[in-house]
Amino acid sequence: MSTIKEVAELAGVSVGTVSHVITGAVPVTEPLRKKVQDAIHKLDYHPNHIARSLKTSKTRTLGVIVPDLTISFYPQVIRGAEMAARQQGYTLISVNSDDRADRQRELLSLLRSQRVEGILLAAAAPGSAGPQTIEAGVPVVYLDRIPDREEVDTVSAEDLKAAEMAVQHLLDAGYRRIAIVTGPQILRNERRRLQGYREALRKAGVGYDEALVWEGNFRPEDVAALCGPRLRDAATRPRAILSTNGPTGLGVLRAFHDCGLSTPGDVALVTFDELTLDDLFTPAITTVVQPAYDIGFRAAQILIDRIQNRGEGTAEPVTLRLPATLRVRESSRAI
Amino acid sequence: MSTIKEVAELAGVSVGTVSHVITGAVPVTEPLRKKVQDAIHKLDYHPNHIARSLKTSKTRTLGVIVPDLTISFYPQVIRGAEMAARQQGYTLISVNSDDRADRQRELLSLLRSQRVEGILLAAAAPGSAGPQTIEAGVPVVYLDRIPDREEVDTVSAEDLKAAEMAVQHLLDAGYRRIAIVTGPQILRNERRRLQGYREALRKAGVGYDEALVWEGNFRPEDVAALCGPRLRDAATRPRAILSTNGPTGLGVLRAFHDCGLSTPGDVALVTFDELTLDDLFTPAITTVVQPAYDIGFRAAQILIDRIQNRGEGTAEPVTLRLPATLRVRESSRAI
DNA sequence: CTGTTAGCGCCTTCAA
DNA sequence: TTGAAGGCGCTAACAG
Repeated sequence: MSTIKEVAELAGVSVGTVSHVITGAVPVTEPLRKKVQDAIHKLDYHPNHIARSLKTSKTRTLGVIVPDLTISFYPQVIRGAEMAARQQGYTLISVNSDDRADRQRELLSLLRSQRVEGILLAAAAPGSAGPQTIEAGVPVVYLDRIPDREEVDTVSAEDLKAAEMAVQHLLDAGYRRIAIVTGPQILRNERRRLQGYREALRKAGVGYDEALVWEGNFRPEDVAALCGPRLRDAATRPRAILSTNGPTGLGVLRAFHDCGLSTPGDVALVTFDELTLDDLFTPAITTVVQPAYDIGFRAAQILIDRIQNRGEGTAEPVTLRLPATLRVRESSRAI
Repeated sequence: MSTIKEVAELAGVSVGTVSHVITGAVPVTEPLRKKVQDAIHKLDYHPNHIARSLKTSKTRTLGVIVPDLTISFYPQVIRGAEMAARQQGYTLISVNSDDRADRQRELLSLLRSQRVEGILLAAAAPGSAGPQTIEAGVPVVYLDRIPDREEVDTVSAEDLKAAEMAVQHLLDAGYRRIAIVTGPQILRNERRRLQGYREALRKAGVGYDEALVWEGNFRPEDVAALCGPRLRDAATRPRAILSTNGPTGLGVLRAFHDCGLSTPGDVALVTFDELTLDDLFTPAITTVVQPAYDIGFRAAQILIDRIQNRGEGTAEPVTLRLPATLRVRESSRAI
């Protein structure tokens, strides 16, 4: 790989002039500029970002850590973030934490070593890692998986309202005995969704029954195993279910399948996040669609803003909640 | 962010000693080592990869370019590649080309500027970009979307056999008039799949009908529009369809929906790539499952091998074809 | 406008 | 075993 020095030699100018041509910060006369461009082309020269970063201590790179890239919610978030980053001339590095705190710690350290200028973080389930990164001066914006601390920038769906809307919809459709299947309650967004459920019931004057709150995790098999026993008995099972995330929703469906139940006939279902790419399949599931792309996009914008206005003291933390939409389909048909 | 110099000062040693502790290349006596470790911890010091890379000209970073991260095949590939990379101490940067050649060119340049040591490339549809990267000495391994040139390392599914197997299955199930809906034939893997289709028909002594080869693209809407007119007339429509990728498969399904057709009753369907995350939905679609994770994993291994054995002249190009499996479901029920 | 030069933070000889 | 010094490629003063 050729260097700036080689370009300078071939063009018959100094390295400074070449640098000026590249950065455009200092004007260069046309004939010289052309000679430099030609040399760059001839040598297939690509400026070494590494060296540039070392000098300027700006990498123009953002990192994003997600629990699992194969959960369809996250690729969309990443696309959004990438788009926002690109618009501002930033690059995005994405990595998976496998939802493990230790792995997340490693990655945080790695990203810091890579000198990313900011980090988007969908925290691993056990939460808590991250504060020291902030203290060290690398801005972090939390996504989706939001910690309990107040003083951080966060972007997510309006979890409470979204869940409330979903339950309201079920109530409107005539369902009363509604269960909720959640992810780990250690996650704040999962707690907020549960709150939304309670809120909707409260407003409708429907009693809240602890026995209808089923706390699961992000493995569909586990969720299916959890739901199975509680669904078999027709006398005690709920008439409708809200599941608060995609993997959980799949688990519920599998439990239906295992128990020979159909939806909405036996049990109605509303789930967060699309389970299929489309509504071409049966049963068509009513879905709370989170604005995944926008969450990524806005989060990256906020992060870049933080990076660029670092000097200005500690501005207010941003708390952005984007509305989810309800896509009504067959699985919650009115009774 | 603290530097190696600060660590040295706090520990009361020279920077050289700190460096020795960090790299482990030169032995350091225990008491000194401990003092250094303490200082590192106290300062929350993270070695600056940038500076290290500049010095060693090794970034231990790989880049992967995919057309679209939201096509579910690619996240799996990336997970596999990430795993292989991690095992060897490499990091993976992933970026989207939007299936555009110009964007891909930019990204290739970007990755080179970032001094990634190797690139995994699922080429954008129009193909062709890439050679100059290879010439410049950054190894490239092609994935899934493979160029026509022979002298490059490539990893993909056994496209021909996979398609042949799918068609064979349809033939075994009693179908004869079988159409194929492909992606752009400019892509070699799409051509190979078409060849597999022809091969199966030939072996079975079933005539090949040009009118049953429908070339589409990766936008389901377009594919639906393409298929619609050819499906409406019961007299001329095929009795079964093979679609050679996920987006195409979705397009076919949408066309079924638009035309009021059901599968397998009216038209049987086999598609490459899972359309739903699971088989809980109806119609359950028979699927050719590509070993996406393995494709990523093996490709990254090959790439790292190339990087580490760069000296050894030009070893034979590796051509790795991994077998796909057929997951038989309802949509291809025997008649 | 153009050229010269001093580091950015680190690793790696090379001496001590 | 430890320390001192040079330089990786580049940018940003500064001098011409």
